[in-house]
Amino acid sequence: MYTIGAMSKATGVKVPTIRYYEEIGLLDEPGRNAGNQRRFDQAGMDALGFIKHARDLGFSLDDIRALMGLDGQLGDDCVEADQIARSQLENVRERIAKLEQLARELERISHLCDGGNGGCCKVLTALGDHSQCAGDHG
Amino acid sequence: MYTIGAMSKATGVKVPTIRYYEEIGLLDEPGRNAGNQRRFDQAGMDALGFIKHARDLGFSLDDIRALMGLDGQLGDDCVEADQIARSQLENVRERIAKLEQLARELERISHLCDGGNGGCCKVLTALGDHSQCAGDHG
DNA sequence: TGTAGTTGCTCTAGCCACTAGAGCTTCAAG
DNA sequence: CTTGAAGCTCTAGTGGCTAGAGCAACTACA
Repeated sequence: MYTIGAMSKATGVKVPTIRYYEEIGLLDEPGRNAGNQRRFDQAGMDALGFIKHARDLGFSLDDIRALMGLDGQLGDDCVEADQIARSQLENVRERIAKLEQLARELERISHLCDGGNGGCCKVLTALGDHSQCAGDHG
Repeated sequence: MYTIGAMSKATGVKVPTIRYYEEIGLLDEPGRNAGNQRRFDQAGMDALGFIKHARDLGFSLDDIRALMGLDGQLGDDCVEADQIARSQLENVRERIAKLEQLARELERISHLCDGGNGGCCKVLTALGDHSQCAGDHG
């Protein structure tokens, strides 16, 4: 049996966040002790670990809900779980591509001010004038 | 003189978002016509274009507020504007690095299910077990 | 057994950057 | 003069938490 604090320490998920996950039905309500404090079992710990890992991988809580709903019925649903993971991968790759475009743009803008002083600064101008951009970010 | 709809069309910022920017003091309150409708001038249009471009580049509204506050006093403040831009670039690069780590992890997980069928699926297991991960994402 | 300090509880409100909807008024075209 | 689009204000909701108030319960030590 784990206290909420022990769960937090073990998984790295903050205490109010654990309560939040319970509130939105992502974590099953744990039992309580005589003093009304939560006492989690191993299943709760595993579930929270799963959620944490999936969150770190960028899955939304809705994705995670779907993934957890599939659990225990690994079979046909394998396909569904795999699809969620692949769509997340797609998503991440798109975000990387977009951010790389932005990085190039920001580099260009920063180079306009390489000296720093001297009244040469075009940073604000560059930000105000999209037509100077190389690619079509955003 | 531009209506809010014309501003929206010209910049790609949605009408309620323009009102929101005004509400939080990012955009100056425009004049109104006899019927209490907003009428923006060129300065308002330029400001909105600036905000849009900066938002697309990933700047927070607070960053933008700071950048706009510098406007008109390009000189020493050039340094400050440049710093904001560079720190944003740093930020973007960090996000890219993190996402690339995640993409690798998701690729690994997806490969576990390459066939799709056959009861071989380890996607959920992999998500539940961080110790299988190569790097330390998250 | 007492007490101090930590951890737990519930509840409300706030964060960012919008977005949606209700219910109304004003404008522009025909 | 009517119709339909566009405008107005206001409230509430989104995701994923985070912060704080004000209290109760647990734990370690004297």
